[in-house]
Amino acid sequence: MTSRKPVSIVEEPSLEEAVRTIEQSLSMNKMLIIVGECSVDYMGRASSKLKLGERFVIIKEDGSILVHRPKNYSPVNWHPAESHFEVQILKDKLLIKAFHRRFREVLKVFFRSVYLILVLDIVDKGEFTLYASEEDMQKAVLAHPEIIEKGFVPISYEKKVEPGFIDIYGIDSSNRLVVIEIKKKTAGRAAVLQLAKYLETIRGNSSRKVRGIIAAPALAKGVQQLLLTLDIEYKSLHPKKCAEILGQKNKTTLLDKYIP
Amino acid sequence: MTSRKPVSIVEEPSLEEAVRTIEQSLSMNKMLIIVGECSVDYMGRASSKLKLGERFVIIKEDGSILVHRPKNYSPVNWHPAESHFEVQILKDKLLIKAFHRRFREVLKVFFRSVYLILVLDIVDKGEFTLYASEEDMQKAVLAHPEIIEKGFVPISYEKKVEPGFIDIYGIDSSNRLVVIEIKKKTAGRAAVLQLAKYLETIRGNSSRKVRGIIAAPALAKGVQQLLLTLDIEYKSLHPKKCAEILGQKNKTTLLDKYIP
DNA sequence: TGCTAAATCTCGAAC
DNA sequence: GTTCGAGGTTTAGCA
Repeated sequence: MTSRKPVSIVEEPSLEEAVRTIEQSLSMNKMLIIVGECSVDYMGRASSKLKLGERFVIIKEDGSILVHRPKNYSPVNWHPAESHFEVQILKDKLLIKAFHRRFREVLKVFFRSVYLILVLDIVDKGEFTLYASEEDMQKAVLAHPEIIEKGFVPISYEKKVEPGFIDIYGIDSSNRLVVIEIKKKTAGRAAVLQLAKYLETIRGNSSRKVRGIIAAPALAKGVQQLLLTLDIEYKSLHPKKCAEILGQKNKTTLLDKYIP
Repeated sequence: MTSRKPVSIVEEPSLEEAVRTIEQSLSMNKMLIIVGECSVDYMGRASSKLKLGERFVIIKEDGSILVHRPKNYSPVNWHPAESHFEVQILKDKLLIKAFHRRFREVLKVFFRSVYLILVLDIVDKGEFTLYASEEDMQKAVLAHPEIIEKGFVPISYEKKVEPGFIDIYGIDSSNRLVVIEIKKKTAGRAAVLQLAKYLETIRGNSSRKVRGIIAAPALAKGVQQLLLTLDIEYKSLHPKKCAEILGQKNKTTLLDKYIP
C-alpha cells in the first residue's frame, strides 16, 4: 500500500507531457495548478479575450477553473463548479477547454509553454464558520447585555428547563424575568414555539411576570402574528454585529495594535 | 547578468526555511503559492474561523491574499489588494498575518506544516478585453451600419490617411462623406483631435461636406465643447452591444456546437 | 427552478 | 482618498 502523496511536481514539461499529466490528474479527480504562458478566450453570458501573458490556472476537483494573473484578488477568467474539460494539442499550443453546461459557456486556455504543473491530492475536512456561531452570539449578549436592551442583566445561560436548554435568562430593568432564545438565521415557527414551551414551564413555576424574547437577524413571514398570540417579543440581532462586539476587546488589541 | 527565473520551488521546507522563503519573496515583490496544512482566522468586516486542513494560499504582488480549499470557485478566506504581511514562527506553527488598513481587517493563517512553496516571478502584460475589442466594434459597425445611424453605408475601413488609418468611412443617407473613429473606452481629447486631423486632410482634398463621428461608450468631460468647435459628432457605441451583435451568429456556431 | 437582496462583494473611474 | 456604479458579479434565502 502506498501512502498518499499530497503534492506532485512536473517541471518544464513538453506540451505533450503536460497533456498527459493534466488528463491523468483530471481522471483521478485531483486538483491542478498550471503555471505558464497562455492566452484565454471566454464566451458565454458575456465574452472576453485575454492576450498572451504569464499566469496560472487552477482546476479543482469539483470542476471549477480559475485563471489568475499576478494582480487582483479575483480571477481574470473562471468557471464555477461542474465544468467539463477537454485537453489537446492544437497548432503548437496546449488547449484546455472548459465547458459549463448550465451556463452554456466555453472557456479556452491556450498554453504556448508550460513552466510547471502541480498536482495536488489534498484533503480538507476542516470546519468553516462565518460571522459568529450561535454560541458566539450568546457570548456577545452575555458580554454586552445592552445589545438586547438597556438594563438587561443576564443571570444564567444554557439553563436546563424541561424541554431542553434556555439560551440565556436574566432580569430586565423592571426586575422582570427575561428568557431569550437566540437564532443565527431567520427565526421560524419552530424557534418561537420552542421558546413558548420554556416560558410555559417557567411561568407555571413562578408568579412573576416572565418575558420571552426571540433574538435573531430576521423573523420568518407569518411568525409576527404567532408572537402576538404567545406574548413573545422579537429583538433584531445579527451574528455579524455580535462578531463585531465580541471583537471590540480584540479589536483594540488585535486590529489597532497590528494595523499600522 | 542572470535571466529571470519565473518559477522557484521549495519542497517540504522546515517552518524556519518557509519563513525565510516567504519573507524574501515578499520583499522582492514576487508572487507566492504555499501548499500545506493550516488553520485560518479572519476578523474584520465579518469574522470567521477555519479549522485545520490541507489547502493552498496565494499571495500576489499587489498584496492580495487568497486561501483556497480543494473545492469551490471562491476562496474560503481572502484579502483584496493592499494587504501588508508579517511572517513568524509561533508555537510550532508558521503564522502569516495579513493586515488590511483600509478595511481594518486581519487575516491569520497558521501552517502546521508546509508541503511546498512556489515563488512565481511572472510577467503579464496581456491585454484583457471584456465583450469586444476595438477591432470587433469595427466589425460590428461594418456588419450592421445602422448601429451608427439609419442609412449609413460603409465604403472602406482602415483606410490610410496622412496621420494614420481611418477606422471606418462611408456615406450617410444624404450622400455626405462620414468618417468614424471608434474607441473602446471613454473618448478623450486625444481621440477627438486625431479624428480632427483626418477630417482636415480629407476636407482639404474635397469640396464635399464631410462629417466626423466619434463612436465610443462615453465622452470624457470637457470634450463636448471641443466637438462643437471642431464640428465633430458623438455617437454612443458600447463594446458590449457590439459583442452581442457579433455574437448572434457565433452563439449558435460556437456554443451549441461545443456544449453537449 | 426562478426571484430578490445582501456581500468580508471586487474593481475601476470620477470627483 | 473617497464615492459611485457595474459586474460573466456571487451567494443565500424563499416562493
